[in-house]
Amino acid sequence: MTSGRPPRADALRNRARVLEVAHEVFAAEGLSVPIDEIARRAGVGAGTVYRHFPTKDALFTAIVVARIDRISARARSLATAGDPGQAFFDFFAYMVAEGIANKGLGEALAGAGVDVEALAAASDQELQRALADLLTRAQRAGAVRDDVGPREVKALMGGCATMERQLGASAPGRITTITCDGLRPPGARTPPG
Amino acid sequence: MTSGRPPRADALRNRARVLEVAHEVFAAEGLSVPIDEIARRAGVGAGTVYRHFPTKDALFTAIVVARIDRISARARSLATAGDPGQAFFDFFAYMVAEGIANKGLGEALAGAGVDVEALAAASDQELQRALADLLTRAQRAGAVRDDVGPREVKALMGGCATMERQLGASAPGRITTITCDGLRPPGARTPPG
Amino acid sequence: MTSGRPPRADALRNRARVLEVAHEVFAAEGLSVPIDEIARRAGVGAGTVYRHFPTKDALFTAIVVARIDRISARARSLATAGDPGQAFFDFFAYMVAEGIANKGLGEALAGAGVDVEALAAASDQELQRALADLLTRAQRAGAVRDDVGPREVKALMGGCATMERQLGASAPGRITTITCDGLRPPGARTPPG
Amino acid sequence: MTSGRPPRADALRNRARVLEVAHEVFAAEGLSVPIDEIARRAGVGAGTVYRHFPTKDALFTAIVVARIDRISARARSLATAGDPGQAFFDFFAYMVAEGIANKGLGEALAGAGVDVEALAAASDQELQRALADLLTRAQRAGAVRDDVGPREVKALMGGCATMERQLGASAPGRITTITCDGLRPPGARTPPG
DNA sequence: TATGAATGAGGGTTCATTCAT
DNA sequence: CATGAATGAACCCTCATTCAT
Repeated sequence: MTSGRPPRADALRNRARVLEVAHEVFAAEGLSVPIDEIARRAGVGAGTVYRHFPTKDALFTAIVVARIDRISARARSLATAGDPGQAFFDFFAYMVAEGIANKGLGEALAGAGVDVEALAAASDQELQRALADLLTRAQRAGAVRDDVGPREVKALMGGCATMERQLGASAPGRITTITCDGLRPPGARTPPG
Repeated sequence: MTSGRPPRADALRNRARVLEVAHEVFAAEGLSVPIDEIARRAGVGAGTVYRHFPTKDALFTAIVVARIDRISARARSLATAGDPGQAFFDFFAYMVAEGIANKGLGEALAGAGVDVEALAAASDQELQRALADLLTRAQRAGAVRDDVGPREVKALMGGCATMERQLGASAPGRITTITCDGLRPPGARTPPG
Repeated sequence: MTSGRPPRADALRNRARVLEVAHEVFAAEGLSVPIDEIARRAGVGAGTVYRHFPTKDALFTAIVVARIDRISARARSLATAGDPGQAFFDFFAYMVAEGIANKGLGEALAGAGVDVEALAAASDQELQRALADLLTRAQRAGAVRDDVGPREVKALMGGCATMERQLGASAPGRITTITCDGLRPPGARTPPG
Repeated sequence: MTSGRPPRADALRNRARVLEVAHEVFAAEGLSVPIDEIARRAGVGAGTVYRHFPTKDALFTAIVVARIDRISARARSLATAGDPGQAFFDFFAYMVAEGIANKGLGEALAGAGVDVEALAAASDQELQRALADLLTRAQRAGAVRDDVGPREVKALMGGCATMERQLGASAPGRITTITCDGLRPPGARTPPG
């Protein structure tokens, strides 16, 4: 109920454009990119960025929230899939892939530059809940070791993304494979390929 | 002919003091600490820091180089120890512990702020060689899976440090345990408990 | 030929609403309030404010002009009252009260932010004339010292307002009493108590 | 004990130059002058200003403190002079003259732009004490009316300065004369000149 | 005509690096 | 050589004013 009429078309366009550019730039260069640079690449003035997002943190938060919400939705849809183990590890790989493509998200998850947990608390908690569901189901099915909780799994996903990005294209997915193997209970390791 | 005479005693002392303080500060606060602050804590002028290290990156590189060299030495000494598997995993844990205690090193390994591989290429390669020896021996002994190389192991050690630091004191070592389990070949997992 | 037809009713309403809100806001918060804020409180767009008043100064000037015109009218009506001395000092107190209630007007009178005399010259001169009449009559009646002119009296009224506002509720009216005493000719001071 | 050695000559020179320029500029143009402008006029970089004064407020405070301290000293020296009434009114005129020459000081005293009482609390209180001494002595001698305190007198001095500056060179001192007359007890007015 | 989004020139402040003392 | 003051390029953010819708 904050607005009495629909937002203007150009405002929506600019907002979307800023979000899109900011997402690309943050993903490619990390969080230290100046707002002025984002504005320049979006073809708008710096003030326009600030009209839509009152602070740099807010802009970044908006991007991360959208990202996390999409990820949570994916987690929710997987939670009802057939095989709990498969669902859990599919989600793990999906989230790592997201993180690889996004340097800024990685920095945020690693706690460098912004405190996402503080800024995007609601989305972060929802993600944690969805993840906890996936995890618990997989653990009950005997597909995941019992001595981990959602916090550790989240950290591992963020860490895998960072490591994979760091290693570049050589041996893609190797880090994630190893980590997932480590998450399986003893005796349930994937047979060597 | 970079120097006509041996360096003065006070210059050596200052250089050592700056290195020591910078190490502590970078470890505790990360790479964003201003040079002025390091100089102040070292009890020298900012110019003195720049006399010994032409840029901030160079200072940080020097610290990392010293760190890496020490780590390499440790790797070398373990390489001749009795059990290759034990040696490898001991070294893994040792390096993670180093990384946990050092925020700046973690930032660097995560790629935020400096590109260590570019700045400390020689030491980095030497570490890689020492690590390769440990790794190969452990793999030959059947203690580590065959589909990883030293680059992946190095990334995993850095990642474990970052993740453990991020999680704080809850479940200490859990991430490292999982990762090490993932590094073992199928069938060689640690028994539960 | 500034307008080919009479202004529309809604335009008049908006103009009046903007003036009213701007007056309140300037009075309460001073001149540094952004135009956007005034527009928001008036329930119009910023562009509407600029349609009616080409600059921020113009808006403020319009307010001050309206204020001054009202004050001039009061001066005119007092000029025909019975006792010239009473009329003069009544008006003095009235104008100080106006100024106390209006932070923006005080800032303008103190020369901080806008040059009212330049922007509202006509109204200012009319006020000066009305004030001169009151003053001259009071001086002829022996109620006010002879060595002051309307400019000094106007400055004193603005100054009293600023000082009273600055002192807040402690000793209300003391400054004005002192100043009015100073304006009386020697021997005509108010008796103590 | 904050410094182990004497400050460098150039630093002292620059600091003094910045203070001098800032004083002139604040006095002439008021508090809204950008720091960059002050730096430019002083022939230094903006960073140099910030080395000596951590914020713009701090710079302005330093200037006001120096000013107020000088004024307090003057008040103290007058406090032991022969005639209490003469001493009080001499000081009044002196402080008004100071304020006339200084637009920034006037703005500060009028509360526009900075809260001097908060930033320069110690100096402000010392001035208030010195002023209270002068005032009490003059009141005991029957030279000043009894229903005013130091706060009112300080406000009157600031107000006189602002008003005199506003009126410019016409009728110089008239405002101050009137105000001082108002401060005398009934029956003690200066005879008409 | 009304709207409110877009603009862009500054403003205060920080900090890596240089250079006078 | 050591010192630490000076520099100046950025950075984040605000707001008077313009202009597309």
